[in-house]
Amino acid sequence: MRSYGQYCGLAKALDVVGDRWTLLIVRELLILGHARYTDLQRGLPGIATNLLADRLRELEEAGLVARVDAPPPVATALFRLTPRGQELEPAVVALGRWAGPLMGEPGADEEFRNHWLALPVKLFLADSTPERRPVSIEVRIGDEPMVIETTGGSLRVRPGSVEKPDAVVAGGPHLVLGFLTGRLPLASARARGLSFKGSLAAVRRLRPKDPEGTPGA
Amino acid sequence: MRSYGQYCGLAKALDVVGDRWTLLIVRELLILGHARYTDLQRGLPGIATNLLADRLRELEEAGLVARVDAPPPVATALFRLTPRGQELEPAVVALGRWAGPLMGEPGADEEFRNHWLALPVKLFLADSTPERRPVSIEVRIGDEPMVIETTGGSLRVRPGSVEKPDAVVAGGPHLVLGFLTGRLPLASARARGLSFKGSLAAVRRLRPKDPEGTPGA
DNA sequence: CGGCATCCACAGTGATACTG
DNA sequence: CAGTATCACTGTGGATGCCG
Repeated sequence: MRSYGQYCGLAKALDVVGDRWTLLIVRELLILGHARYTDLQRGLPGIATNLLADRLRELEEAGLVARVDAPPPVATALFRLTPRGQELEPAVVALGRWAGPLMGEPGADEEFRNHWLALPVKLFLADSTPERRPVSIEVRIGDEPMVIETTGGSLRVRPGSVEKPDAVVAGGPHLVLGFLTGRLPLASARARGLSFKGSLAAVRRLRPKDPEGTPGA
Repeated sequence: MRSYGQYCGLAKALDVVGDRWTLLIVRELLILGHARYTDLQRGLPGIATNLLADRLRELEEAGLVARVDAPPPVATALFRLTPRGQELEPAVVALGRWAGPLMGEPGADEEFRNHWLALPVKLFLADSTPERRPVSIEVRIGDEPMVIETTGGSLRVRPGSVEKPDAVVAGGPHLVLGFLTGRLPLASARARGLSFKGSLAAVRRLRPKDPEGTPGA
């Protein structure tokens, strides 16, 4: 990206991460931790492959991303964020929070990936009663299932399944997110197509975090 | 900007403010409150006039910027942020914080505007002893002087001068910022060209805010 | 198959000139 | 003052090809 040539923090930040796709690549790596080239492609529907290669090189040169060799069985290159790259999380989160009111009904042509849930869940939810036994909730939206697990106060979101989940939620991203965050009551979510089985108490444990900085909604 | 077409908060945010120059226009309006077209041009060195017009229209359509008629004496249009636009401040601030470590010696070809000081000052500094009488510090970096005033705990930065400032700081942006934030001791800042007159105690009152979220530095 | 490099059509950008 | 018009140029997106 062409530099703005301004001695100003915001301009300098945008010089580095202001390019199209760049922050979305950072998002993927924040969520996934480490990812192969094709994992990134899957998480960034619409990106041209040459652009992904370009951006990864630029991010590497800027010191935000590191390329590591995967352990023997895989034998392919992995990308992960450097500590400096991880420091972008507050900025990514702030932008995500700001977009809250924009997250209405998803358009028919809009892509969705299950693991994108990780950000809003970490953003808006926390375990309200960490002293009780851990619970796990299975979420089924698109391709493959995800599991939300309580781990001593905070939450973890990971791809995969679990043997005996305390609850199973399935439906469109809008419904699942609305229901999990408590914005949509179970009845109306169900009326709109949400499928829910299991313990409602388990979901009720996920309570909204400090709304500090949360716009509108 | 072409939409990413992803049902994800970050992507939605970037659909709206991810265009080149857009967040810098928001920065100007966050600092200035309201501004004329040409004020914006002055604060955005390098922007092409058609781009500024385009972006302002897009921001208006997105509901982040409002065009208001200036009061009688001026009789020109003013631009200001809507409440929804103001809500971008945390995100802008987060990006600015992240850029902290990038703010070294300014390049010879880098532009600087005095009022850009307002963001880092509000970001990093607070009045450590609000119970004492207010102080004012005049800052001279580039074109016109700025004044930093204590107003009951927080700080205000405004263009202009003051009759009897408690202190006057002059020099390059890097030196002034380093000195004000306490990173550079007076002696070394002076050795590098900073000019300082008046009460050192007045400057010492400006103490770093909570470093929460502050990277590296 | 994973990880790109190349090629091309086109939308977005930046500098300048011009206008109500 | 507040833009619009024009135009050369660059970055983007889509397709495809290459190589270990």
